[in-house]
Amino acid sequence: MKRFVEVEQFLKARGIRLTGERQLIVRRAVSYLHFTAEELVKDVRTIDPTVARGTVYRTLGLLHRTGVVEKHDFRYGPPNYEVTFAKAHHDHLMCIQCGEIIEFQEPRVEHIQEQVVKRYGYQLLSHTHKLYGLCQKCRHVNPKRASKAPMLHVEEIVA
Amino acid sequence: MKRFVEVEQFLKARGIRLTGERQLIVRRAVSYLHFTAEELVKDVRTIDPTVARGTVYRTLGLLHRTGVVEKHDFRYGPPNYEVTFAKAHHDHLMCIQCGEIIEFQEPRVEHIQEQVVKRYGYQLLSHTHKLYGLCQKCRHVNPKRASKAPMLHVEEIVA
DNA sequence: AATCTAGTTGAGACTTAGTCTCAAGAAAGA
DNA sequence: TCTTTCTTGAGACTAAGTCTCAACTAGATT
Ligand SMILES: [Zn+2]
Ligand SMILES: [Zn+2]
Ligand SMILES: [Zn+2]
Ligand SMILES: [Zn+2]
Repeated sequence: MKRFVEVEQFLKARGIRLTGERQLIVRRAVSYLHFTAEELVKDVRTIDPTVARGTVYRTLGLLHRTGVVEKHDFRYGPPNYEVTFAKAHHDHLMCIQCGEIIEFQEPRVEHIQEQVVKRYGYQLLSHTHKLYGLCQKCRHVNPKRASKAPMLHVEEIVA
Repeated sequence: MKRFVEVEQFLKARGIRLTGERQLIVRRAVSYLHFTAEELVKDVRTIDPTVARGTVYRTLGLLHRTGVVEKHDFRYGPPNYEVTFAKAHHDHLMCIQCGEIIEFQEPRVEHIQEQVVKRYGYQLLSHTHKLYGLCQKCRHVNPKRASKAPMLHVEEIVA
């Protein structure tokens, strides 16, 4: 079954009104792996130019609150969204040079997290675990940095 | 030795011009555990109201590039900064209700991360690992929206 | 089908956080 | 001192997102 249908059923089951705008937004959103709010606004408008920016943001907020999408901050630019509905949990490894994103799973880390929150008497609700580095390709190319340079370790700057 | 002196020596040793504004900004910054750029602007201006917003942002950028401060996105509101110069690496656990931030260390996770990046042929440069949940107090309180918790002064936390 | 009503929308003003430009000022070096 | 280079203040500007409200609509009720 198409992913957007599952999402729509989920929303329906939660008593959330399924408007034409929301259907369009959900259908465009599931077509991406990661996207920004403004990218989604633009995309949705190529299909229906009358959809207001506010509607896209409100719908994204709705999807986020209901757990259908996750919000990622990959440090560079505005937050990225990802439709994680009915998708296994994973964390991210990103190349700071070319932007490649790898999704990884590490049950050992998930387990240790539980120990950490218990240690402090917390109830864990969510988490993010992001690794930043250079992929094999980018490691061997000219280390010239882009204008919006990522933070480098002190040793690298001195060198 | 005062922490701001160490930071200033570090900047000096790197040939970075130590202006009066930068000294003031560094001294105010080290007095916090976590702070936002706008909070720092306000704070600095209570001492010298003529310091321009741009100067604070530029200096924060400088401190970030040189590894003196780290930038955190705790999801709610603008990014938080933290002076991590000469401070042991740690990750963060945050209460989404009251904004309390706990710093934790987990060598086991640090080790697993290395295995992950190796698995994909990456070179690890940095990472963030953030756990979100409810602290013991907030767990038993009527759920409300995540607040913009006030930043805490180091002295207040010690007290 | 017609009606009802609470939830949703478009439009655009507004806000917040941050960037950029540039003339003037200040630091370090000769 | 003079010179060069870097830094600053001021404020215009931008990007991203929020808010308001009259008009509209989905879904429920009749
Ligand atoms: Zn995880
Ligand atoms: Zn790469
Ligand atoms: Zn860590
Ligand atoms: Zn709390």
